[in-house]
Amino acid sequence: MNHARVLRGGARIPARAPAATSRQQARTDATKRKLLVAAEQIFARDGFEAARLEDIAGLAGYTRGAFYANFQSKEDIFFALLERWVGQRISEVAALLAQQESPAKLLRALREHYAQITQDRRLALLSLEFKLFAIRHPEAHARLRARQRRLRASGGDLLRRIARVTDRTLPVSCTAAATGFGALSSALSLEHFVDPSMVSEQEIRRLLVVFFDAVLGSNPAK
Amino acid sequence: MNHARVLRGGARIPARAPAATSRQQARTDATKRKLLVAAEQIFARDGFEAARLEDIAGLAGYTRGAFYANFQSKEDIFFALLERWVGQRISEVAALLAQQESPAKLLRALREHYAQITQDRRLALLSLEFKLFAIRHPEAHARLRARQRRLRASGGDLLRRIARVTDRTLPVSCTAAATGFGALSSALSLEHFVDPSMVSEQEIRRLLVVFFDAVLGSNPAK
DNA sequence: CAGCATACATACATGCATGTATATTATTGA
DNA sequence: TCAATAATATACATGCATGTATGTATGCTG
Repeated sequence: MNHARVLRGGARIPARAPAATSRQQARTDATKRKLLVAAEQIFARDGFEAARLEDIAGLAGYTRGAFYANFQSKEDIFFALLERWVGQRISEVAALLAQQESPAKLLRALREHYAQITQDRRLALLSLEFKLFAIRHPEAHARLRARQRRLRASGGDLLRRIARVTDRTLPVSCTAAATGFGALSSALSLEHFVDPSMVSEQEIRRLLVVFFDAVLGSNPAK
Repeated sequence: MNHARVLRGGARIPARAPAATSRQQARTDATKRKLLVAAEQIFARDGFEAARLEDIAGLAGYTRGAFYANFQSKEDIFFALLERWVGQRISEVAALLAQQESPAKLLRALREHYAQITQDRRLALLSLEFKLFAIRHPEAHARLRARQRRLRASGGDLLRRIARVTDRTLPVSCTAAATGFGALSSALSLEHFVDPSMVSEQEIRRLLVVFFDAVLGSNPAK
């Protein structure tokens, strides 16, 4: 189904033109970004397999020519997207970690962070696509897993810090707890997309709070 | 991408041959079953889009000829599979409901039921495929949703009964709670498939128990 | 056992998305 | 402004999965 070159990918290096053309460089960077943004939409909408490169290029305002000038294949842009995406998410968590707030506030902020996932359809579907791709493409598994791991680690760090400061003991490892929060959020939002009458947004929030408190909350001192 | 006839589907009626050939009928039923079982595997392994009819037929021990003799298209067998699948799951829950056990035992049994989802990779991935298909194919959305709703309702009924007997008040509706359990189970197992080092099976169990108890457990009397 | 229907296989036609090679347009530097 | 090069578009080739039409063998009925 997929050949070994899946793992290749990467940026196209223009032979040997150091910084001669920093103007055109900016231009290609811009179209690359546009293509990535479009890909985000299309992959979330159609899934990796059903997504057509023409749709991606089209949404970005180009044709497939521009696509192949900037990426090597569908997998290539998929990985580039993952890279970008993990970076964004990590910096979000890092921002939370940076602000030296009280543990209680941090906790609320973290809960909000996961609750937000619920709101963003694109986000939820995209992260699902990444996971499914990892499961179904053994050659790419390690690569994808590494990225996801970095992401989870950042969430886990935040939890670890909260746990230490407030002197709590979690029933599972911090990364597992972070994984659990992410899992519940995205899965609930998925259910909501399929059938809002099964779980309202209010109920999603309430379930998240309940889960949060159960994992983190109620054992202030060991 | 997909045309309106997606909604068609259904069984092939042999013109007008009442029960003349109940022997051959049994045979076709058998191959139909084999094809469905194979489809279950392939859809779970590759996803709906990437799944090839040839693989399904091949795994069942046939060629595409047999497939098209029994089903009209990939969507057709997909829906047939959903039908079968929902039926099976509902009867499982019904079995739980039937045995007139103590509420405590019922509760444990229900928790086990959801914990089992965690174990069965095929199950988790298949149900995901159904949901994703529903989200991405508006024409088929209603049909899929109806089936999923029946399934959730059966879980909700069980919860409702437990809640009534033990006189508890849930923080959300019974169906929402059932949805939450299902969501957490399958999402955690998905994470485990992607990267077992993020959440061990033990941790999955523990998180499920924590969630279960938080939603159902600790308010014996309102 | 003759004739027919059923179950499945084989072979072919079609469509469509990918990828590649070439042409066209924009941008830079002199 | 003109060459040169980069960025994107267009046109074409290929592969592959679907779907259909036809062939073949097996089982049923008189």
